[in-house]
Amino acid sequence: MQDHLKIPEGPYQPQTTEEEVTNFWLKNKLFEAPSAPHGPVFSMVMPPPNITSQLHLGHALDLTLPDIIARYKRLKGFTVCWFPGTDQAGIATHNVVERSLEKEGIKREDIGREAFIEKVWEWKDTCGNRIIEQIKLLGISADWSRLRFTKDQAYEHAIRYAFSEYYRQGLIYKGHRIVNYCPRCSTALSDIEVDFIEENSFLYHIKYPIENTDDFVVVATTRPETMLGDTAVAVNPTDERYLHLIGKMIALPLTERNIPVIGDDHVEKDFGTGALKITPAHDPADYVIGKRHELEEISVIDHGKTMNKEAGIYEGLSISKAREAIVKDLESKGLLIKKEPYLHSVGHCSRCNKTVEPVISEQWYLKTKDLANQALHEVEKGSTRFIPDRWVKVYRDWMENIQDWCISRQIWWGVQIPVWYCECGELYVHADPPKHPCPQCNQQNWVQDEDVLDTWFGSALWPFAVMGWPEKTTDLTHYYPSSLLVTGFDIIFFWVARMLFSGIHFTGQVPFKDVYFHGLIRDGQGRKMSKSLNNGIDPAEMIASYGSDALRFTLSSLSTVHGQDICVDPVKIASSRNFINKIWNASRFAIQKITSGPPDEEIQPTLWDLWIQEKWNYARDQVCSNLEQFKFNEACASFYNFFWDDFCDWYIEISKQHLNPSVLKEVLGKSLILMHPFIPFITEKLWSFLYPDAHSILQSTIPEKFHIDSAISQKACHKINLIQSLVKGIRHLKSEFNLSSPEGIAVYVKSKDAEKVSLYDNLKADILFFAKIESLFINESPPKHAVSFVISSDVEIWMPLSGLIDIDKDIGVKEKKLEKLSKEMEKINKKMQNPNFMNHAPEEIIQETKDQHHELSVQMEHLKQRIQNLQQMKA
RNA sequence: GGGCGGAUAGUUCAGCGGUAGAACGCCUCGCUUACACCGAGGAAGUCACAGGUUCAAAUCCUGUUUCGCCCA
Repeated sequence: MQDHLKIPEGPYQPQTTEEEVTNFWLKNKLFEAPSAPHGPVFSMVMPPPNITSQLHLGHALDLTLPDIIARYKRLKGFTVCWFPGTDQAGIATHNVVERSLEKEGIKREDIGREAFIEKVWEWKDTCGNRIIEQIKLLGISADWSRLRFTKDQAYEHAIRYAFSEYYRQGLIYKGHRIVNYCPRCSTALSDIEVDFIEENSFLYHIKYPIENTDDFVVVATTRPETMLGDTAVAVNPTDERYLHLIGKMIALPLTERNIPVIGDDHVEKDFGTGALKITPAHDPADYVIGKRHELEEISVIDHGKTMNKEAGIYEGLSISKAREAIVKDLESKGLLIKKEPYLHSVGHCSRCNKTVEPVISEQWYLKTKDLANQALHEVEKGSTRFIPDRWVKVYRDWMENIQDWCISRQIWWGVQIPVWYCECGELYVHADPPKHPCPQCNQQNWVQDEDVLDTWFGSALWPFAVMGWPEKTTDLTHYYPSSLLVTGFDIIFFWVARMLFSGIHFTGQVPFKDVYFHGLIRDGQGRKMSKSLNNGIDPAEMIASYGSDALRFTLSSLSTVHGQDICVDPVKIASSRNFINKIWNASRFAIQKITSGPPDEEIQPTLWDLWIQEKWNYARDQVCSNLEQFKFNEACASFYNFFWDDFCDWYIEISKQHLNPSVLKEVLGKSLILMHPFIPFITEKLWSFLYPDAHSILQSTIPEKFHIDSAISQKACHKINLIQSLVKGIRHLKSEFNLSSPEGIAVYVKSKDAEKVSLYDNLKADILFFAKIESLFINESPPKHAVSFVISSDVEIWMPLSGLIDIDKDIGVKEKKLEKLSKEMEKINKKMQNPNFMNHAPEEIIQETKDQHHELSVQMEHLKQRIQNLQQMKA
């Protein structure tokens, strides 16, 4: 990076720096991984964003967290390879393009399949690349030279290859059965693409006459229009009300058909009237009962939309119109007994939210039972670790109850199913189209299956298809299985589970070793972000106003190992921005000091120098160990506290008094590296100011700890603590009596501890500086006219006041303090009077308690004495 | 109906066996040789409730209330 030697005056402007730093990284290809790595390897695949999506906070989180890990691993000496990409996102993309065409008054049928797909590609070229550019704004250090799209030629080939392999192994078959169908998207869906939502509706009670009698049975249904397709009425065989009817025939109203009454255990006696109309072609539960009793399946609704010719006079009506008409007709025949309000859950298309219709149709299915079993086994034995591990249970439940996966979709955008049909009935299933004539009839008229594959079928191959599978590539050798996947728990079934079973099936290895599931993004009040609430936060906007580092710091400092949901509020991002600004200003000041200071000669380290090195050592361990455990929040807190509270408030301050340029420089540099994974832009920029001739901070390593004798550093820390509590005591007293300027303020400190006395004496100048007072008298008698403060059992201070002391106020303050101490004392007394505690608690704890007891009792004694003195003065 | 997660300072959340923490907000001071996107000080909590385990419980166990989410 270019080195302006002068750092611009604050406040820090992230926009220009971040753009400049991004360009620097990309131009120098610093995120690119070698094809032949040396040393330890760390690899990841990026959850590919949908090409139609714009960057939202979910992506930002999904990408920032693994980026932190990636950068950390690089600094730890790993060869990091992170495979980025985008996803074709079948129905979602299909819908978006369809809707944009509709705005122009064009239906996709008008232009045909090929032209429509052409339109989607246009969309991809304009919008699909936008998301990648937005991701780069976040500083995501993925290897952009390895960017993949799930409709790249090679990737499509991998998908077709997977299909043909599954087929060859007998795991894919074509089945004729009931399936969820979305009439709006006009395609079949898999079970998990249907969301069940409670809806207010009606339960219709309808009289079904028993053939040739006056008897009847009443059925209750929420969907009267499906009665035209009824092929039985089922009752529970133990239900005495209906026992006599089993085997009888019903004259199905509004039709010419007669249907039997059957007995089936699965009918709930308590539900509705206890008699269930059975429509195998339009209800999944009825379908199962129908199969059991070999009932006819009569479809009366086509494409989940319109009544067909089986519906007789209702043919051509929409579902709702047909319902109206049928209810009216039943009413006029006196067959409708009642219509009662009813709350039930209705399946909705997870993509377009329209009500789905169960329809019978022919679809392709993947047999999942064995695949799931194996994938479950691998997770249970720990080949892949879930963090947090409670998700294993959710995964297990799903894997154990998994149904065959409907993988065909009746849309145009996607990977067309690699099955070719010949007129003679011959099938050809292969990754590539047939080049040969039909082996049966020698014709060359192959026609490809019209359907496309469920987009998740292809996504399931992501961890190895991005590396070039099924070719035996060097990437696969070096980078598979990947080390870590970071994603949201909401796609554990859609994606994670399917990647696991596909990966194990095709590569014989789990696709990733760790999966960290983060929480979902919510707004400042913990509500889901939604268009209707208009509470969404646009990350691009946040980056524009606060900077990417601030956004990244916000997200990571809210991410716990438990993967709790994350409430994001612009206020929080602003507060992160303040921290970034603090780093900027402190660093600028420090760098100025370092470069303008005396030449780097051997300076005897002060207590402060030793102390800050020890503090840094501690922060380093904390950051690393927290990060290794996915405690992003704690890692952030570790360096935040170190940098702001220790480095800025004390060390930089004291460097104004006596400067140790080499320690200041080293601590700052090491801190920048430590913080770099979280806030990469500002740390890179400051690094270039601190070390103008050096390489990128990306090419550094996490620094070793300062080598200092631990006995010496412990002692230094202890001494600095003593100084700090003295300073804090003085500041407190000053503040309590509204004294601000140092002029004329003297403080008397008294202690019997010789070590402390000499420490205070030696660091007197530092104390004056930090406490902003004019003079400090050690173990001299304070004047009578002074306020006092107890710092610890053997340190007490007095501060003479020029004006009159507000004795009452002072007594008040002291009494309050005394009260606080008494409460603590009470607790400690209780403990110490408990013989069980004294007998059972560990030695250390008992000693600690005793020390506390001593400390408190002496402090209280001092306080009482001061209060007494004050009262005497008053009298 | 089954499962999972939450309930801690005004707010959003950490902490998950040894004296209650952060950020923001609030109150008092302060333009002191980087920073007002700042500095110094301060107020603020029966850790939802009830039992239990333990010398010791916000933390572990059981139950209750309540709010989310997932599955059926």
